[in-house]
Amino acid sequence: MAHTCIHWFRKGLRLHDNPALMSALKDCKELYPVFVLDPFLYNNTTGLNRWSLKKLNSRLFVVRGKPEDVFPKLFEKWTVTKLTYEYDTEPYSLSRDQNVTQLAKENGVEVIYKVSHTLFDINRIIEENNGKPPLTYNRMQSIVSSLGPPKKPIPAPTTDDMNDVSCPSSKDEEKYGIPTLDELGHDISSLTEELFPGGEEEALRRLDEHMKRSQWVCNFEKPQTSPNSLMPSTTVLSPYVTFGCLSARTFWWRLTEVYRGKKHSAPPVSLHGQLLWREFFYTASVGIPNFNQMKDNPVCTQVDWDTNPEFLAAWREARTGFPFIDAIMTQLRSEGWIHHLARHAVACFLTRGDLWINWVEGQKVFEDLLLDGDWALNAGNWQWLSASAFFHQFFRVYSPVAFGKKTDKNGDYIK
DNA sequence: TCTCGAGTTGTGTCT
DNA sequence: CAGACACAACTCGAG
Repeated sequence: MAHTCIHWFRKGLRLHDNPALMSALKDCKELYPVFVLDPFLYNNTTGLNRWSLKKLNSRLFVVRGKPEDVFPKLFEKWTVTKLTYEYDTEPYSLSRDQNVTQLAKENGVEVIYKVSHTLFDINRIIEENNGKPPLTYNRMQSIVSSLGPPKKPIPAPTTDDMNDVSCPSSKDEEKYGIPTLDELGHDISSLTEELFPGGEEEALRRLDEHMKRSQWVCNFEKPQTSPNSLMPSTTVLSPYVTFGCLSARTFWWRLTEVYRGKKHSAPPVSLHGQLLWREFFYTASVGIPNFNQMKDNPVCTQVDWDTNPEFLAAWREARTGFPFIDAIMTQLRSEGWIHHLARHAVACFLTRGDLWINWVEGQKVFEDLLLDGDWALNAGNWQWLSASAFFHQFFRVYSPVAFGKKTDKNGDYIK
């Protein structure tokens, strides 16, 4: 019996290394690739820069509404027998997927999901560490090394895989078309040049380009890169990894190829190391309850932060009066990406360094403005920088003046 | 149970 | 200009 199948794109916006999509194509006569514009995730407060990365493949059926409302209707309308998606560990995603799975069951729809957003199955890492997430990178590394290397990525489907599959792409084109930003209620007049256009093709192109620089890749040490160079001193592949336009495993194995037979840097500072940091915070976010809060978060130091709306607004709107801090926040607001160490500088400034404001407030601003804003990484890094968890050397404080001078003697970045 | 070394990416001063 | 060191609100986890 051939299936009529919906593949549900959420993150994992790619064809390469997409095992759930491959399962969708197995014994399939009709495939509906669906993206749901969930008002919980995509609303008008979401920063415009984030939207610009979300120009979606034209074959998608873009459906507006809550997934719990949308899917039962689609199951019936298209007489669907199978639903596939990529496993996602965020708390909202887990409860949403549980609800949709229940609804699928009620409609006689088989559900298949695959782990492919992270290098490893996060739940396996926690299991391997006796049911608790590692709280230090060292520990994380030893757990990971006991698991062996991450799975090899699988190739994108070929036309052969599609032989017996029909894609009713013209059906309901109007109703399920790709909405414009205008249509979604955004004022697009403020949009500036798009520095990091979205999509899988662009992601793979950028990856290729960086992997050609094998000497640079082999020598990469994150702390040696510059937070305030005029052109990014790192790969800026993070937005693509966030949305899954680039598979972390594809990235990992491409690096392994470049490293092969050459002397190269190692975690935590290497590019492999950066992917392991992502894995580290994903694991923490799964194993630690209330990970994006201070309250009821068992690893987070409880701090009596100040409430100061004016200071918070000044920080957010780049008018603290500290040129280095304001320049970073200006870049964040206009371009949607800032260097990791620039994030350190402004996060330290907002929290333990200067303004003494709760990291949760900074987290919200980053979530709104960053192209690569990732629930787990954002929460984890804010706890790190505010010395609330993972990092505890409180006296390592970034100077809002001196730190930037180290890599920008003339203040070109600020100018 | 306790101790102790280590912790991706600080700053300012002294030698 | 590089390296050592003080700073003196810390915590994790290996042994």
